Amino acid sequence: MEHPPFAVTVDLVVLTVRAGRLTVLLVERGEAPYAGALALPGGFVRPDEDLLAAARRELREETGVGDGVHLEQLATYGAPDRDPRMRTVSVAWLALAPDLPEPTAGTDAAAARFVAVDDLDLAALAFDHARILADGLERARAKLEYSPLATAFCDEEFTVAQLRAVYEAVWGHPLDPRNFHRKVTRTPGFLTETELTSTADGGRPARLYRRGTLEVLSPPLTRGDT
Amino acid sequence: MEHPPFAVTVDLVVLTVRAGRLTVLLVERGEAPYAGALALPGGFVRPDEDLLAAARRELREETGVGDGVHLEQLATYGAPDRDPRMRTVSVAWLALAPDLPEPTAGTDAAAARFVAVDDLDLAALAFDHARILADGLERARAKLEYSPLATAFCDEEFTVAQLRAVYEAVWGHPLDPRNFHRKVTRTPGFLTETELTSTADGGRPARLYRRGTLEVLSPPLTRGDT
DNA sequence: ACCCATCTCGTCAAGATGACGACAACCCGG
DNA sequence: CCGGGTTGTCGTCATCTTGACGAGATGGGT
Repeated sequence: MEHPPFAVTVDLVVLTVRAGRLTVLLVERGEAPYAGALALPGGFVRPDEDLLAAARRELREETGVGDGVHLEQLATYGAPDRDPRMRTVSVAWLALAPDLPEPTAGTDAAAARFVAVDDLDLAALAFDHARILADGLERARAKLEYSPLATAFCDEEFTVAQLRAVYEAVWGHPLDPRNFHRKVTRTPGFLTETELTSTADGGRPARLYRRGTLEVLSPPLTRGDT
Repeated sequence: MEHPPFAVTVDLVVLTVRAGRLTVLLVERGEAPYAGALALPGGFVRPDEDLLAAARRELREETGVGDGVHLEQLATYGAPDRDPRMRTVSVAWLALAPDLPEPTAGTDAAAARFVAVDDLDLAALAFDHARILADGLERARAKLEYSPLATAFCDEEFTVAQLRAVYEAVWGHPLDPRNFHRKVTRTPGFLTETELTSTADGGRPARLYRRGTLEVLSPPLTRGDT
């Protein structure tokens, strides 16, 4: 029984919503292969490091933010030819974050930036990262339906309209404000009402909420409502 | 940039329904560590083998059946101490199969057998396989809600009652035959009606169906209906 | 003051759900 | 051959949810 050596990496699909658009964190590769191309941030797992710990470390290195960001395993990619240099298996992770400051912190990937997914030419991504990103987007879209995960894109306190903007950005189409409001506020455990506050986005001040304790929405929100 | 060597394995959670009970394929370990304990079937990924190909190869080695069985990636487990012999990363796969013949085909894991999950002492499983199995079960239970995947447990042609038995076995509680029948037959694309046939399970013959083309159920079946 | 934008609640028809009655179609034993 | 047991299929009905949309509430700007 042989156990041939593999290199194991983590790759991150870091999504956030900026200015109403779903964006993903990408780095510009400085070295071959795919020098100059855009790629997902990531790196090698260290010899005594847990996979989740490696993902969180890379996340912190790239964004400066570590805890408080939702992070879940996405899938693992290990086609024999996915990296021309060596046999590599990559464990991909999906991170959902509130609007983050533009990454600048001096790291190995200084050229990290957020790109709106609509503006992105998937085919231009390095390695098999187009596939990984597509899987991450689909996972995010699906999870908004049956989990309260959209709150991971919001700050600690947020309005129903801000939450709705997340859904609209991720799903790519508008939702009815009144029906959305009814759905999220009348689903027990989805939101916790902040008695006091409210803020102004132009019109009548809105009540602020925090995420509730609910983990699974049933019945789910439907991606198709108008 | 170092890339320390890891051993990469695949582990399989093979589920099937026998005699109305959800069962999982387990092997009895012959060697240390965990000699004599039950474990999920699995093995090392070969140097030039795709991960999916490795999973399907192991599936065939253990069950004698390869194609036609639903196989999807579950998650990847890579805690540094999960295998005391070496640093191992395991990509787990979930397989859903119709009732299979008892595995006997001479392989390295001659002691493979199906065990009803209710009868199983999770803590007795080797390595972190209890966790993997739990994740696989939860995945299977969840997927039955929003996908027509229950058909993967059935033969090519099956009755509504057989399909319902799958749901009842996986979810662990009975469903109303009439409401279930309405739901699955009136959801376009879920089932394809076989004009001709029918069979006998004791009472009135039932129409036979094949799986339809539908991939996602919306609205989903709810795990909680009586 | 007035207008305007946004938030929040209400109404209403259409459809889905859960509970359950009723009949249909087959097997079996007498 | 006939009636009971068993299982499959359809129908009904109250209730809940959904999608569409009206309308008042509550702030800022001019």
